[in-house]
Amino acid sequence: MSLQNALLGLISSMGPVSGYDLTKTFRLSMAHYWHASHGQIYPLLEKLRRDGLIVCQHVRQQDRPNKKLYSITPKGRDSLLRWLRAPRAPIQMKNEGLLKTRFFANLAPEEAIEQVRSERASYEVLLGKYRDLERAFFAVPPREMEDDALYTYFTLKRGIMFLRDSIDWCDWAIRSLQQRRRRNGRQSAAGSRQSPPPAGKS
Amino acid sequence: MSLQNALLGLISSMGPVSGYDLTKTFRLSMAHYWHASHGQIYPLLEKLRRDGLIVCQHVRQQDRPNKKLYSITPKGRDSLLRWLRAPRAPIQMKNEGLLKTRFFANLAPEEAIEQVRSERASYEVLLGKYRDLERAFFAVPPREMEDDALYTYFTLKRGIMFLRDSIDWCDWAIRSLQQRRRRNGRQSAAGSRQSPPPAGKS
DNA sequence: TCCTACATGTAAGGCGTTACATGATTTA
DNA sequence: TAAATCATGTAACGCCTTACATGTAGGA
Repeated sequence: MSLQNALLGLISSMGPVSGYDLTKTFRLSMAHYWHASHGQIYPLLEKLRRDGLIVCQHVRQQDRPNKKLYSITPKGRDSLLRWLRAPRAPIQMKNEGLLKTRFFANLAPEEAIEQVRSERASYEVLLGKYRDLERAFFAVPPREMEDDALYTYFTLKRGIMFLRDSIDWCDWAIRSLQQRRRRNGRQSAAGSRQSPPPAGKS
Repeated sequence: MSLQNALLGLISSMGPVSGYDLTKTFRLSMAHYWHASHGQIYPLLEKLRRDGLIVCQHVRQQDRPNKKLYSITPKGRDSLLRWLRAPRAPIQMKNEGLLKTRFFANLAPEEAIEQVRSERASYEVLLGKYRDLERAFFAVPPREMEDDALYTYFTLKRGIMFLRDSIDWCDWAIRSLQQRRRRNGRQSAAGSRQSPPPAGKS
């Protein structure tokens, strides 16, 4: 249901758009809040078209495969609005990296540290891409953005916050584990300090 | 596949444990990184037992329904370890609240603000629960925790950070929208300032 | 020459939600 | 008396991933 609404929303925002470009959008700028593969997107677009929520125009191209461009219909917009106005469901998130962290007691501390480091690296990569997007966005200052761009910018900022915090958290976890290892090495739990977690209002 | 590993991890951490308690754990302390319903958990536990990854003991109770307690086997632990050591998949998250935000340009600004406010409220509720958990955790200072508790504490801290940031982000978004509305009311885009997004190293 | 980007599609199988089903005890 | 907690299970249906399938053009 949510993917259907995500597609309706993107189509309404991106104008006539191909399944290929929709797929890319999920990968490039929505990774911190939604994802979908083309194997799911193409059949669903066809279903939305059959249901009259979107319409399709065929575009012939030379030098490239032909493509289909989808646009939203009034019926599609109604459906999108109903979803946007619906009371919000309780948060249900999935983050496999954190899930693994929960069970790192099953690994040697060195292995756990290595895993957290590798998680940190993957956040850095995505953060780099998001900062590039942000720079592109700032061709227009937020005050002069049209509504759709402003809300996109909101979600982008949330992604950047999230990734920055994830990196801070990884650093804190790594430091904690290293201190713990030193303590356990020295076999003394006395005078060592634990640094506070990042952004420590707690 | 990840739920299977989540169950193996929880069973290995919580000792002999019922499906009912596993279900509760997802709801109470893992909401920011995983979720599962009992309709999925009970059949999967039976499958894991058939596959020899866990074993089950039946416990008869008076005054309450009987229950089944599951424990991990060496084969189950092997499977868990393979997953923990496997290279990490690219992040794939789902957050319906942020997804809706992306499309709020379809609503009147007042409605959008109301939606963000309601999202903020749901984060507050969960944050309250997490802070309660944290207080319970602090019966033991982190330095003296055993490994499993320490990693659980790591994930709890990440949840608290996440919720705090989500709330900050909601507040920032609401302020931005209100300023914008005032500007558009006055029909002047000149001298108004945009406050920076929260924790603004950006 | 190999890889990536462009562009769309299908099929098998696994994952996941929701609702139905039961029933005792405790708390408001 | 109504609701929540404890406790487990199934069935229908829909969501989603992965791999297979095809083919051109341009860059390294």
